[in-house]
Amino acid sequence: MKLTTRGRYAVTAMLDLAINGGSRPVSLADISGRQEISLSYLEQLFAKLRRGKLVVSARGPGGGYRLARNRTEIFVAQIIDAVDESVDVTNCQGKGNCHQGETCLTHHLWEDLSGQIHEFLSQISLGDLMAKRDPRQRSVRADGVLQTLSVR
Amino acid sequence: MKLTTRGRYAVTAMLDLAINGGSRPVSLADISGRQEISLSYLEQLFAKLRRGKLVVSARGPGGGYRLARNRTEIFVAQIIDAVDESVDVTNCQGKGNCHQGETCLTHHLWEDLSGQIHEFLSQISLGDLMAKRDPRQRSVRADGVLQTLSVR
DNA sequence: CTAATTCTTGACTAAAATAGTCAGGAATAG
DNA sequence: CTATTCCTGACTATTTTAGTCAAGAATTAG
Repeated sequence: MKLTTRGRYAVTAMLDLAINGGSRPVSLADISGRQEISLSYLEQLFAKLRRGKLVVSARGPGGGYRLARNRTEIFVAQIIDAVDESVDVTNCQGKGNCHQGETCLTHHLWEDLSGQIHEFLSQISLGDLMAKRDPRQRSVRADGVLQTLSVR
Repeated sequence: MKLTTRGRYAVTAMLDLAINGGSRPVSLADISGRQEISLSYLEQLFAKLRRGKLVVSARGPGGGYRLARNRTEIFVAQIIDAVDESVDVTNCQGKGNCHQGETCLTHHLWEDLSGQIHEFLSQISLGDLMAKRDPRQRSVRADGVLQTLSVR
């Protein structure tokens, strides 16, 4: 898991789409104008988002992009995964050349953490962000017993 | 909140310190050897970690670095904050030139998310990572009632 | 005291990633 | 037909990352 400005641009653009996309598609030119991201850069990002099946496109006048599914079914982790191909952290990937292990131990710990971050971002949908709700609190609340169990 | 390879290096190095640092300091040369990070780059990182009061140094033979406090009191977010000075996301910072707001709305939403990620990483200590425990599950368990409330 | 060790700092450089530009082409609505 | 919009690839500038080098300060071991 990596979290760079590029991922931020992608999430921002997708949020714009979720907010402004009603019945008709939203053009990249519109997003570019509102979010102050260069059109060509958006084109690169949306090529990846489309390959990631997060948006669908419509060409021609009145065309643009729309979310590929409901905003509650598109998660931040998916957006970041789509535009930020992940890096291989380990330097002994399967080659078995890490016997005395100190190195691989820490790398493994990092991968654990990275996985936790990924899981965390897999819980937050565009819909959650728009509703400004903490999705964790919501599911805890859904348990029915505890109201505001702070997940501290 | 940003999460780059530099932050990964810093967390890795701190983990190395937490694992290998017993009674005596750990030299950067040792960490460099084990984690395969260049010595000079480590020097840059530890200069920031020291300024962030996460490690203390000892010069001279037998010197090196040690954690500034217990491993359960050093959190991943602090490490990343120390080496990765955060960026200003908004493009209308206090200048009040964002009246019609679409831009600032999404930026605000991003900041919310960024804050949540930061809070999440503020819950995970080096000790947690070493114990490979999810600190959230632990604190929920500490509640006494629920055993394994998955924080889905 | 001396010498080796290790941190400390700053300037510099190479490599990679990021962000943006440009140009041409394909689909489609009106 | 024509304007709009996606689509693609090649290219470039900027920034960040990672690493190098060199000089110096503190400290310990002997």
